[in-house]
Amino acid sequence: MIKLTQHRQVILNLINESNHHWEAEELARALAERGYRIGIATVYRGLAALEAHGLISSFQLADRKRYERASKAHHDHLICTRCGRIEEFVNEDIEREQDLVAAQKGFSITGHQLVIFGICNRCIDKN
Amino acid sequence: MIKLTQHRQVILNLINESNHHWEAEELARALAERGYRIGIATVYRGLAALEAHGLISSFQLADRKRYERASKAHHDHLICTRCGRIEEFVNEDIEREQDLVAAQKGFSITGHQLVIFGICNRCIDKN
DNA sequence: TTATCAATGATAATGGCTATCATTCTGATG
DNA sequence: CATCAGAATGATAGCCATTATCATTGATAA
Repeated sequence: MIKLTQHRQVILNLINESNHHWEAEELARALAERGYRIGIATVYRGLAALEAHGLISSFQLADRKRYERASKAHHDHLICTRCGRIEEFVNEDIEREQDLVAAQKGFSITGHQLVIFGICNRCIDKN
Repeated sequence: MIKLTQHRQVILNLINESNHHWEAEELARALAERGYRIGIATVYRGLAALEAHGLISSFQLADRKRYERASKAHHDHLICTRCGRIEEFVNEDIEREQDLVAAQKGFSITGHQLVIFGICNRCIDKN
C-alpha cells in the first residue's frame, strides 16, 4: 500500500532515531547535513505520506507542524516558551474528561489537541 | 492607556454582540457589509490591540487565529470538523490535572491550548 | 521492453499575517 | 484656538510555512 521509497525510509529513520519533535525545514536541514539531497517538497510530501500511514505522528505548534515517532500510547505536549524544550505526558484523567465533555455536548469525538505552555525548571534555575 | 478609536470600538462591538469565534478576514467582511471601510491591516492591528488589553480573547485553530468575547471564566473549545461549529466548555478537572502535570514535569505553567475535535449531533443526524 | 503510474525536484503560487511608509487623526499643551 | 508629537490608518509589499504545478525520473507489472 504505502510506497516506502529510499527517501521516505531515510526520513522515517531519522525521526525514529530520536525523541525529537521535528519541523519540516529542520528535518530537511538535518538530511542535507547527512548528505541526502532531498527536495523540500519531497520532505513535506514524505512526511504527509508517512503520517497518513501511521508511521509517524504530528501535532500543530503555533504556526507550524511538528513530526515525531509514532508511539503506541497517545500523549500530549508541554512546551517551555523560553527555551523551546518539549516534554510529553500522558494523563488518563484528562482523556476521560474530554470524552465526557464531548458526550455532554453531543459530539462524537475524533481527536484533540492539548499543549501546555510554561517555563521549564532549567530556565527558572537560570534566573 | 489603550486608544479605543472608532474603528476599534466597532470591531469590539461586533465581537461583543455574539458568541461567534471570528477569524480576522471574516470580521473584515462583516464590517464591510455593515458599511465600514476599515483596511485589513487595521483589523489585524485592532484585534491585536484589543486582545493585548484584555478586551477580547483569542485561540489558535489550525492555521488561523479566532477572536471572541473576553469572558471572565476560562474555557476551551470543541469543534465540529464537518460543519465548523464551535462550542465552549469549562472543565475544572482538566484544569487541575494540567496544573499537576506541569508541576510533575517541573514547569511553571503559563497557559494552555485545548481543542477537542469531533462530529456534532446535528451533522450526525443528517446521515 | 514497454506501458503505467507514483515519486521527485525546481519553482511558482497560496494564504494568513506583519512590516513599511506616507498620510491622517487625536489629544495634550501653550 | 493653534500647534505639535505620537499613534492610528490604509495601501501594499513582504514574509514564511506549506501546497500546487509540471516536466522528468523511477519502479512495477504485463
